[in-house]
Formats: sequence, C-alpha cells, structure tokens
Amino acid sequence: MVSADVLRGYTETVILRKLMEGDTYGYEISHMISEVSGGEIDIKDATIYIAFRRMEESELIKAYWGNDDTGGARRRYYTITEKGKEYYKEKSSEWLKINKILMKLIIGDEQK
Amino acid sequence: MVSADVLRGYTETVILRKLMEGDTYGYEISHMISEVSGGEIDIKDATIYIAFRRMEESELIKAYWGNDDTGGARRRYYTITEKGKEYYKEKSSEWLKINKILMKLIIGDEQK
DNA sequence: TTAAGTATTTAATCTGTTTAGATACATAAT
DNA sequence: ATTATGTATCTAAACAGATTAAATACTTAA
Repeated sequence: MVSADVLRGYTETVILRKLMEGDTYGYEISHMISEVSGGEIDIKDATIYIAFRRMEESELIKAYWGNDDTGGARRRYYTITEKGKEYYKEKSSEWLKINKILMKLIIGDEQK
Repeated sequence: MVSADVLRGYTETVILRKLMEGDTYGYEISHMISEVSGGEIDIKDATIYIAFRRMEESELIKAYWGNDDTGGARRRYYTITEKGKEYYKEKSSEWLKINKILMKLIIGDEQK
C-alpha cells in the first residue's frame, strides 16, 4: 500500500473525474479511491478535504450541504463547474502524455 | 512543460534506471530526462543533486570523482549498488501497478 | 575579455500530503 | 443506559521532496 503522494498533482483530477459522474462528498471519494485501487492507495481524508477547499477557492467546484435525512452525519456535497470540467480535460490529457514519458524513464523502451 | 513534481517519489527510480546502464553524473541525467521527455519534463539540477545525496546516504549508490581530462568542470560519478538494484526492482514494479490504478482513477474504465 | 557551455552545491522557500487530533450524529451491541 | 462502531467533516502543525536563487569553477569559442 502506497500513500496518496503517488497522485500528487492529480488528486484534484481524480476528484473532478468522480464529480463528472454526479455530485458527491469527501467520505465517498475516499472510499471510492480505496475500492478502485483495491486497497493499494491509502488516501487520508484530510487530503481530500483540503483539496476540496483549494478547488472551491479556484472555482473548479461548488459546495452545498446535503439534507439530514440520509442518516449518519451531515454531508457536504460538491458539484463540478464548467471551469472544473475544462481543468479536468487539460489535466487528464496531460497525464496521458506524461504517463508515456514516465514509462520510458522508469521502465525503459524494451517493453511494447 | 510540467515540473518534476509529476515524478515525485520516483525521481530516485528514474536515476537508478539510468545507473543500471552504467555510471553517470548529475548533469547528464538532467539532460537525459529533458531529452527522453521531448522537453516536456523540466527537472531542476538541484532536484537531482539532492536525490543523489539521499540515495548515497541510504546506500543505493556510491560516488567518486571523475578524472579531469574530459574538459569542462569536474564530474562526480555515481555507481548503483546491489541494494540500489533491489530498490529499483521494487519501485519499478510498484510503479507499473500504481500506474494501472491511476489510469482508472484519472481516465476511467472506458478505455482499452 | 566576454559569453556560453559544462558541472556541482547549498540555503531558503513552496506545495501538497500526513499526522493527530477534535467534533457530531445514528445505530447496533452489551 | 452506555459503549462501540460507522458515517462524516474540519483544522493546526509537521513532514518530505521539489523549486528558487544564488554561488563557485573550469573550458572553449567569439
């Protein structure tokens, strides 16, 4: 299991991708990352909440409080903005490009 | 062009991979990264020299001064140790694994 | 003699993640 | 009743690794 440092610079992109499927909240994202990664990536909740705040400040997302009838503690939901969608598009294609370069730098050219 | 933050946690792995092909020095690694990445990754020399120091302390590499007959400034060469080779093996396979997960988290499942 | 290329090093700063707590509500178990 | 567990958010301080910005020094070409 590795820390979320492996997605440094792309934590926001991961969150935005999830938000593109619909509004969601921190606790759920944290569980989604753990699930999708098969427990391999250990992201701390603080990391997500701080990322939310950064993204709200830069207007990539908007927040609202969920209603209380879901049981459990109150939830703060987030919606992706148009600016957020554009940012996701840029960063995800950047990642695809960088990823190929990293393959060369870390593994080398011998693999197909 | 992105900063070397995109390879945070794997800078050492990139250096070790280069060292597995033979001894080399900081300035050359810096140029190699710039070349292999087609100028897309902007790694600062300080980043490399600090990584060298960390790796020397943890005995992943060993250093020696090159002789002066190469022209230009003196060079400090590095050799990978057995421990370094093992570390490379671990980190490179970790990266392959994490990379697949990041593909799911950043891009999603719809691509082949 | 000036500029440009080669080459290393260090201190201070920045950014994003982690650590380590606190708070609060609902439900199941003792 | 009260304790434990799960759900859910938030913050301050610490930490790690990268960047900034500077200094040093040698060689070769203009």
